[in-house]
Amino acid sequence: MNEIKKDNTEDKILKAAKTIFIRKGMEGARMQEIADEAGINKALLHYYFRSKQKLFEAIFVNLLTQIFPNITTLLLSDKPIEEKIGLFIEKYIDMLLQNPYLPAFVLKEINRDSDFFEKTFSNRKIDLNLIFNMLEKEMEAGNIRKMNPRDIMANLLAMCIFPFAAKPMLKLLLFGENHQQYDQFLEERKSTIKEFVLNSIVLPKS
Amino acid sequence: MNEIKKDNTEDKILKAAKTIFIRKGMEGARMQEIADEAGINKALLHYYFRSKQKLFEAIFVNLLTQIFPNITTLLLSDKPIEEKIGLFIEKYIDMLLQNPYLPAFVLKEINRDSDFFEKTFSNRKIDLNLIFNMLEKEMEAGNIRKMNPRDIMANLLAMCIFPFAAKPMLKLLLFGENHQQYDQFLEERKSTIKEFVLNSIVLPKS
DNA sequence: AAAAAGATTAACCAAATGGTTAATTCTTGT
DNA sequence: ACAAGAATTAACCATTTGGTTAATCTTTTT
Repeated sequence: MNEIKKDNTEDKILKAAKTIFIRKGMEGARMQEIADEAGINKALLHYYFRSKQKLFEAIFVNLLTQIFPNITTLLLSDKPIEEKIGLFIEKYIDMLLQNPYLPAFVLKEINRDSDFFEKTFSNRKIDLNLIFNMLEKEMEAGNIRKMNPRDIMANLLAMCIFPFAAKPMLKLLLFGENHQQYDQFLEERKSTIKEFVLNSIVLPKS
Repeated sequence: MNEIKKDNTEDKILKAAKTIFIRKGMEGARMQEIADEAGINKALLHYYFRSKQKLFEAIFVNLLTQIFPNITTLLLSDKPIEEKIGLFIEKYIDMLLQNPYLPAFVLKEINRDSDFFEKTFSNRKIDLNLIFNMLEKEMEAGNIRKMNPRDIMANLLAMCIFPFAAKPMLKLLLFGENHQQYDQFLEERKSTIKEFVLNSIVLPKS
């Protein structure tokens, strides 16, 4: 992706590990496969990262810290709430369209070793309280319906992420044998989710 | 669960395999562990089911055919649409509360070997077209907002299933260190999802 | 009761896999 | 040029694991 660097081995390993781990998961990935993908000897993996677990953690932590914070900030801008939510959905779905394997990978791994996940990310901020406060202020102002802001957040994430994480199943359920339509369906959800949410929570201007 | 049977070995195996497979997944489960859980010798597993794959398929197919059809039928009853959707959500969440590991397990496995999943369940009906027709009729009648019925279905499933599948993450995001509140949150979603959906799609009676 | 068939087990096997080691090649500071 | 340190590799190792086998125990059939 980036220039300047020549052929930094550590980066080659990280890139290869990211590819393989996301495709196969921690348990499904083979060290040999990662070495092959990076074009190096397997022993080098252990030379740079002590163990498979250490290598995996490097990938996983990097991936998660990269995903979360970027998109949530936009919910704290000073745009009107409808626009903020609309933009959030668009950006989030765009990110998922570019990383379609991420949801299944993350769900698999947080459930495989939830202790590690919690230990690693309990400190690492990702504090949604500011967002919850913002939503509650909008409720006080009568701009959106009063409800638990956690439900708004859960529903937003669910509707955005689930169709990617459950793709093989939803594809079959919604379109039967006609698979190809599913990608278009995902693309269109940028607007359909927006409509669905705003219709539910936005109150008419009095 | 059932009486009458004495100590049918095949059932003991199936029950043990179900427990272990759901907890650890196909890749994470060990044949020895299943044998231990069933209180039998490992070779017996291969005596009754030829291979790990065969045993897994028996569990997986049984699990999925059991889950789906029951709950969808109620969407085709002749109750008013609000009530049908409300009941669907309640029943579905109740089922998930009783099988909290199911979503993560199913998502993991359909993504691990989506070909097998598609091959096995493409015939096996689970045809939602009747439900889509029903929803479209309600739209024609002006009872609910016009939209792609597939989005309704996707959103319903997403909002119900995702909080179970992503529990370790959502728990942290929504409640920080105060974990224990999450189960109550899940319970309450029976009513909050209902509100959220109905507010979005039900049109006021003219 | 004897034989045949079925169920169960302990011991074993081959392949896969994460990890190590000792030797070799490459880079760099002097 | 050369020694020291870093990078890289081929070969190896120990463990895990799905699966097999041959023998033993149990049940059914005749």
